Amino acid sequence: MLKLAKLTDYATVLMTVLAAEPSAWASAQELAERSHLSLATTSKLLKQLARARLIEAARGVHGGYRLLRAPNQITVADVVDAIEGPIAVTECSSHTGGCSIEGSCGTRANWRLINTAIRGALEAVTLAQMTAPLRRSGSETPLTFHPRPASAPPARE
Amino acid sequence: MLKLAKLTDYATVLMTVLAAEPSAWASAQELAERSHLSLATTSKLLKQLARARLIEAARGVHGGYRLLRAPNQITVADVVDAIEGPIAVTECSSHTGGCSIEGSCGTRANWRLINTAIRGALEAVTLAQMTAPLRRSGSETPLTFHPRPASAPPARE
DNA sequence: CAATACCGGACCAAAAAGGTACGGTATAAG
DNA sequence: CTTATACCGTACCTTTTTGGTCCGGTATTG
Ligand code: SF4
Ligand code: SF4
Repeated sequence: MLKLAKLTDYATVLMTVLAAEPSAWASAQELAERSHLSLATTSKLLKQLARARLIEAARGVHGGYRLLRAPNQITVADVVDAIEGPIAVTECSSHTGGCSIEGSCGTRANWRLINTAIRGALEAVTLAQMTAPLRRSGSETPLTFHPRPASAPPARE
Repeated sequence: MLKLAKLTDYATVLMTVLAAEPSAWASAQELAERSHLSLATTSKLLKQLARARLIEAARGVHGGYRLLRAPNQITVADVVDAIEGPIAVTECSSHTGGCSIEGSCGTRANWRLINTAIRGALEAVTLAQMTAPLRRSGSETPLTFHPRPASAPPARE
């Protein structure tokens, strides 16, 4: 399915919680409470995020985790990459050899373009935007996409 | 992970094969050969596509399958919907109740927007474009996206 | 009636995801 | 130097999903 893993989703939640107070240390325990996730799961995710160098960890009594970049310098794509690796919509869009009909597939090249488009959508959203509630009154909407501009006159009937 | 099921991918391949000769009947056997997929798998997928009313089926001696709309009237999103249901990037973006922290989740609304953006990208691509090889020389490129236009100055460092 | 070809669903094996647990190590306070 | 805090790495298991196949049934044609 075209769905991200639940854990990846949770990771973005954790990141937004962290983004609420950048530059402050917060323990896994505390983050678990603030995100309403189990401590074990929280821990696991934070470790992965730290290994991907999106957050930094500090051990010891007053240790914890902290963002390594400003919230508007971290994109959702970064988080997805950190937890589940590079986005690959089709089997062949990352490593080759995973698909039996790879040799005679006419859609491969176009899927690759779609893949890039989707990645672009995720790269266009920063943590800062995710924390911000979406403003309902018109102006200055934090999240907007116009993903069908140039060519591609699709015309779904 | 943010990947579509391999079967969904195969379904798009089948659809492009069908789109090569719209309005001509082709049996599952023949389509299996032309797509280099097993007959069993091909059959299964064609049945699902027929149930979703993207193709029509005819039984009997000279039966088979055929597109029900013109190739430029069928989008990749249609195919995905047919095989794996409505696109739902997060657990909560389709039906509610699948996520334990749904009550206190601050990212839910924004994920919904991202979901819409991704769906938009898939709706922007028609079967006609998928069959067409991508032209490398500049003009009249069949597939192009500009997925970060209006707001959102992300600036990944 | 007989050959073709789709229909519906059951079935199964393999892989992936979700979630948990545990022993280890660094830090800082007293 | 001892102790409590808190992260680290990894292994483990359970459940769900996916990929793939098979079979008995039914419609159509000639
Ligand atoms: S080769 Fe074609 S069928 Fe195989 S994974 Fe790539 S796009 Fe999908
Ligand atoms: S409620 Fe939040 S964490 Fe749960 S599925 Fe929706 S976006 Fe993800």
